[in-house]
Amino acid sequence: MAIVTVSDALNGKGRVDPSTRARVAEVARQLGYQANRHARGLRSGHSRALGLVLPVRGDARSDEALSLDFYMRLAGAAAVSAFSHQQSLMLLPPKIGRSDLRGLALDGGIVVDPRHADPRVTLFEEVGLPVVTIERDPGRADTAYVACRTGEITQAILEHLEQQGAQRIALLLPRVEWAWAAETLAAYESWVTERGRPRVVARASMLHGERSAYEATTRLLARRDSPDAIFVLAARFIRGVLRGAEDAGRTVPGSLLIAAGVDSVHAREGHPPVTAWDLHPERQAEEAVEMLLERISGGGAAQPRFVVATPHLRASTGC
Amino acid sequence: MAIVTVSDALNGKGRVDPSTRARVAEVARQLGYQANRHARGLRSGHSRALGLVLPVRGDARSDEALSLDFYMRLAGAAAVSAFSHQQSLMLLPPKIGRSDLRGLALDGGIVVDPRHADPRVTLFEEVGLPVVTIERDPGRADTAYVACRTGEITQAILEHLEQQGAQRIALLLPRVEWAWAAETLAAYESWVTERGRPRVVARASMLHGERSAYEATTRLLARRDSPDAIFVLAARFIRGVLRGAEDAGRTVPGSLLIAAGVDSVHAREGHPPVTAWDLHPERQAEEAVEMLLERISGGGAAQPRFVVATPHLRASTGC
DNA sequence: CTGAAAGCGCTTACAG
DNA sequence: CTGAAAGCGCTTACAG
Repeated sequence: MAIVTVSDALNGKGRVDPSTRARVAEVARQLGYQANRHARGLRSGHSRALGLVLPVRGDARSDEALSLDFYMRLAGAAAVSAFSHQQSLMLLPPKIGRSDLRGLALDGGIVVDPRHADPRVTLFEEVGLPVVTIERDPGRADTAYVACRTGEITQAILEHLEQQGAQRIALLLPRVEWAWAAETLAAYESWVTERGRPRVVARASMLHGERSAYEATTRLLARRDSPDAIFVLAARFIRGVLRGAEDAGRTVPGSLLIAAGVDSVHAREGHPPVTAWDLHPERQAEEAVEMLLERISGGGAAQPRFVVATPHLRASTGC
Repeated sequence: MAIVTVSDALNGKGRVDPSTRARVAEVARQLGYQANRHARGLRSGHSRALGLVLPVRGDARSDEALSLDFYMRLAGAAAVSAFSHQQSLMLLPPKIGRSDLRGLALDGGIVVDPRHADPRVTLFEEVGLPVVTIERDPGRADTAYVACRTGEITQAILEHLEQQGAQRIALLLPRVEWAWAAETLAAYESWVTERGRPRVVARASMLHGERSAYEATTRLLARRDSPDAIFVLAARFIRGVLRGAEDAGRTVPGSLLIAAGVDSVHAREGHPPVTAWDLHPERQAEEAVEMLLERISGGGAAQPRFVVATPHLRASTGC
């Protein structure tokens, strides 16, 4: 039997007789044969390796570890998912250069939480590599992405808070250009407008998340017309909001409801535990891997894929 | 100029004249030339790729995200460190088979927090790949590893607690066969014996960390001769211990001191914040990468490398 | 110090 | 449906 036949049998090329293929597969299994990655890559021009770029962490040391359970779940699932498609997953450092990327021989990349016109997405494009982002890059129209339906989640959270008795719901947003933050704000604004509710929007910085959220909460609760519910967007704000409420003499959920737009350790282990929507980073990773593989094999249009978020109702909203 | 010369110049082989080398380097820079990874790998037999295996996560969904900031810091630093050595870092799924590993064309692997005679370490060895573990595999004598000096850390923590007034220090251990747990216990026992202090050891399970730690704490504090300090080993126990103390009517640090053997979100953001020792996962990752590269290039004996932990003194011990 | 040849192990493109 | 040849882009081993 010629080498070609073995190669084609193992790679599922149609030209091989089924019985030949079965025989080859059996022997390969017995011998534990695996095609040499480099030989295959050299000849075929693809690597079967995907790159994963996680968001750049803030400079503040104390801050960097704060929202990481989301990314850890995502990265782990991306590795498992890539392997199930016979691909490997390369973890890229947050700061990569163009020549780094060239030398890596990747087939494509996944960029998580891109900023506005994220330069790391540009890098992939310049090198001619397909790229998929998790969450939309607000500065780009044509990039393939996986995301949650932020508008629907926002509505669901607002309705839950209202159902639990909230009249004046404040929104606490991060000061970043992430798409989901902008979309949440838009959905919030149209919701309060439609219902004739007051619009109360506060901002906190991601870098000193807890402190900044604490200060924002303190300010919110000191107002004459202070809110009776806070919709917190970022995981790292939750502790600050809880402390702010406590120091302002508010009990949760007694005199203040709190809900979060993304689930996290902070929400689950809050004091009290905070109602939050699970964005399922595992599924986002799976979808991103599949979408990227489609793009690598020349697959068509960049239809975004959406992952459905599910609520975890907890004590902070009286559940 | 022959192709060989370019190759040798770029790879720092001694045979090339310095001026030739400089010329080659300059042109390569201008052209953004990077040697093809596959061609290089095929001929030279090495991949310049390292594998990273993080601990298998528990099955319980709520549990898996609990101690992840440590691993996230570690993984990020491993990627950066690998890249600084012109290596790439492959994130491996927790369950890899032998043939997976063969097909990956890795040069070596790092296994984090190996269990007793960890099968994933065995896998690397069977495939003939160098491996370094972060923390020692208690079931192996000869494996290269990076670790903290657990005995010294234990002593430092016990002394700090004593200095802050503790007389009866309990130790709360996980029920796992990790080396650091066993070493902490040994150091604790010799310390209490030397000083004639009572030996109070409790165990909690990693799977339902918070609940299990809560129950253990409740039991500890219900004893007639209940401890006035608890030394908590695992990050995920901290919340349970804090709740247990609160429900037992103990104020921290007023009537109970708490210190943790590893820093984490739980410690930093505890209520009150908990004194903890930072094991510097970033440095552990750097050391592991360097150690692995040494082993790959045939470097000598498997002398373990130690990373120095540093204390973060916080309110839970009256700081 | 530099070069010409061989070859790593596959897959592709061309024949039959 | 199967095969013989060429070649992917480097590095190694051998010459000079």
